[in-house]
Amino acid sequence: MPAVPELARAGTPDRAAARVTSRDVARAAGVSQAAVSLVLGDKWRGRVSPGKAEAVRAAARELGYRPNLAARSLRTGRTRTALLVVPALTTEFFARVYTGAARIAADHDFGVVLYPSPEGIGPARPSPSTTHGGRPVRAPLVPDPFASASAALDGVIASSMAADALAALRTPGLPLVMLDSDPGDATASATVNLDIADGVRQLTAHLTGLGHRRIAHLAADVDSWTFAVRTRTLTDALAGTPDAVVHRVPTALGVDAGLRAAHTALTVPGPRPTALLCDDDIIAAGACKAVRRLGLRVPEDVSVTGFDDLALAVAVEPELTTVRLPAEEFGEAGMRALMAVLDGAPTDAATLPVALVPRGSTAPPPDTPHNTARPGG
Amino acid sequence: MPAVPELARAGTPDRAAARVTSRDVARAAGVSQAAVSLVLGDKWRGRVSPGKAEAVRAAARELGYRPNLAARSLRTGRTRTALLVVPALTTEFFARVYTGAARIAADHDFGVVLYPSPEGIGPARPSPSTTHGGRPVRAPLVPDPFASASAALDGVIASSMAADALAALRTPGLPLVMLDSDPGDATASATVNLDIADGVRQLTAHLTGLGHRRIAHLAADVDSWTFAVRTRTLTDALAGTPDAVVHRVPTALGVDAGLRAAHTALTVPGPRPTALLCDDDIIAAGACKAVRRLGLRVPEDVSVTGFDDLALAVAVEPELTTVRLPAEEFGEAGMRALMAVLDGAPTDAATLPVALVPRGSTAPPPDTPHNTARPGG
DNA sequence: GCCGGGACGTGTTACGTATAACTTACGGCG
DNA sequence: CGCCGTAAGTTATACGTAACACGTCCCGGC
Repeated sequence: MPAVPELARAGTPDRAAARVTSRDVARAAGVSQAAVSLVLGDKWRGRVSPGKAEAVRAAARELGYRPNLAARSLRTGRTRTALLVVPALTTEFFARVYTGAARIAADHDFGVVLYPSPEGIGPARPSPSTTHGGRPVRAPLVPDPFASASAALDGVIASSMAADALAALRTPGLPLVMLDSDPGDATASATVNLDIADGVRQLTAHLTGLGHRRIAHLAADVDSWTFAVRTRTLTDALAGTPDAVVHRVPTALGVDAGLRAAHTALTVPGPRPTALLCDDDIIAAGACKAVRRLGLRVPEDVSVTGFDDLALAVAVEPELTTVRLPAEEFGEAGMRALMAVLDGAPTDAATLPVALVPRGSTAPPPDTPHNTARPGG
Repeated sequence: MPAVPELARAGTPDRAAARVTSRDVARAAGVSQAAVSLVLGDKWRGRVSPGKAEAVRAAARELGYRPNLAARSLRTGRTRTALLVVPALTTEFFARVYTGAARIAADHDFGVVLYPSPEGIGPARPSPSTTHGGRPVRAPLVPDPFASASAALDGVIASSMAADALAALRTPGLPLVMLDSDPGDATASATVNLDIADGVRQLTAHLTGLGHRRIAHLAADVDSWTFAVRTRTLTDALAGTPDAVVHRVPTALGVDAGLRAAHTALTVPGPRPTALLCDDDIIAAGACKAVRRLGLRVPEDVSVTGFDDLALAVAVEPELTTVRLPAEEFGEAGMRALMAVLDGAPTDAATLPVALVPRGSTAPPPDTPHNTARPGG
């Protein structure tokens, strides 16, 4: 009846508020502990009378009972906890992946523990012992790997990892869902991918349609499938436009790195590229700065495109033409796949569509008649 | 001896790779299970001979033993897991807070579970039962609050919550560390704050020093201490400059909202403000867009300032003058405070310094002799 | 020569839950 | 009337760990 029952029984000031167990509830309701477990576990149809069931529920409510998760996990062998391994959480993209995954997890009464690699995208290489339990352990503190815990996880979702890092994550008996990883390289319980290749195709069609023929690709110099597929697809996508040339400029991640790479791309000897195809929005933002520092304009002199469609894409001016990756849906799909695996579903793979978002950072190249080609729509 | 012992004993293909327990290790090492627990728990000095201790460690390594976390938690009553409650993870700021907190947690062999409020900053109001166990539970799915779990958490860190949400988080027996919350309103186990007030003072000194007298404050319309203190301090900080006027324009969060609020601030009847003091960098980015859409320039016609110093601050042009909030250190300090509380330390409070970062988005106001006043440094 | 105490271990128990196995009552049916 | 199936419960057990309480031996001091 009282809204805050905890305060009513705050009579034990010594330690942690005298935990109330299922046995306490049983005593209060005049039944056995087993009956309490059955009722609260919703397995009582035909085992406990409706009247007693209601009494149990009332007693539990009254006492403020909450089941002890550790005991439950010990008994059932399930923890209702998933580990999400992401290269870096401070990247908006992965924060949104987490948000989507956490939403689905909540629907299934699952918790999500994060393992953000301290090294960032690419070199992430957690050892199995490290990831078990989701408790990253500093090497100096715990000399022996087995000192870290296990049996704390029901499954793992790994996003955008390098192939060898993925192999290290593989643990016998622990379902592994791979997000945005090479579909062919490892045996995962399930796979979810973004249709990056289609995004690249849409992007190149957009640029060549505007008339661009000299394109610099600011390629993230990171060992990750999601970036590898950009580079690979780009050459294929431009095969239909024989006079198009693409110049690959490797770059680190970040605004500054993008700025430097764009500077390189725009000042290299030979005819200047008219478009900078950047591997993500942040690199693209840096590229825009480089263009302006060289006294050029976006998009009149140089077109710039991004990838991801982060909040940043509409914060800069001009707003970035980019490929929208459905980050939340990505996380949702990953967690849904894990739930399916835990329910015994067979291994399967899904691919999520992406969409080109044309904005102000792309335009026909300079000194080109506007009717050379028709933009897509 | 083998690098990947799990693969060597993958002979049971049926279920989850036949867990190896401390009893298995004991059998292999020829000792009792108690001895294994003592050795691996590093409590064996004078209880187990060095030779047997080494044998136990070898056996554990050989078998790939990892302690069962659920059983350990059930026995010890500790879970080595902390809950971090943040308004929204997709905000870079809170992602960085998490990163800092997770780093310290790892040093103490703690895990971190997140509770991102689905509603975003402000209206976050998790009930105690919801937050217990870090498993957000949808109301429709689980009708009774006690169906969610407890005993899964050793402590809670709550960041930038509204006062009533904080009150709801308070749970007897569960340590609560408050981050960036009203220091006076609730009894927390510990408190860590950013010196937001000082940041506002530095910002206003910077602006008035440049000669600005008409300032619009784009104030986040969100019930959170960190924003409330900005508004409160601003009037105090301008008290020393009698001819300064500040016009408060409430705004939601986000680029678009900032754009609209800035438009309002700049087109309201009367003399136009020469500076827009924005409650965070994202609002400031929107404000810059509004300035340019009105045919004005940043910073020549209108100065714009942000708050937080996100990656976005240097991605836009001009780069934002802002107040750098040490997000990672903030999370670190919060987790350190929780660890101290768990070690029995008394309640205490800390305040982290912030720093003005002058960049290109501020300049003396137009039609003002540059020597009206001296900028700070 | 006896005794106290440290080194070295082991047996046992309890943590709180879920569930298999068992018991009893009772109504319907052959 | 005997039997069985189902409802309505209870009793008992095991999950894997940490740690308490209890032994035994040996050595050194008086």
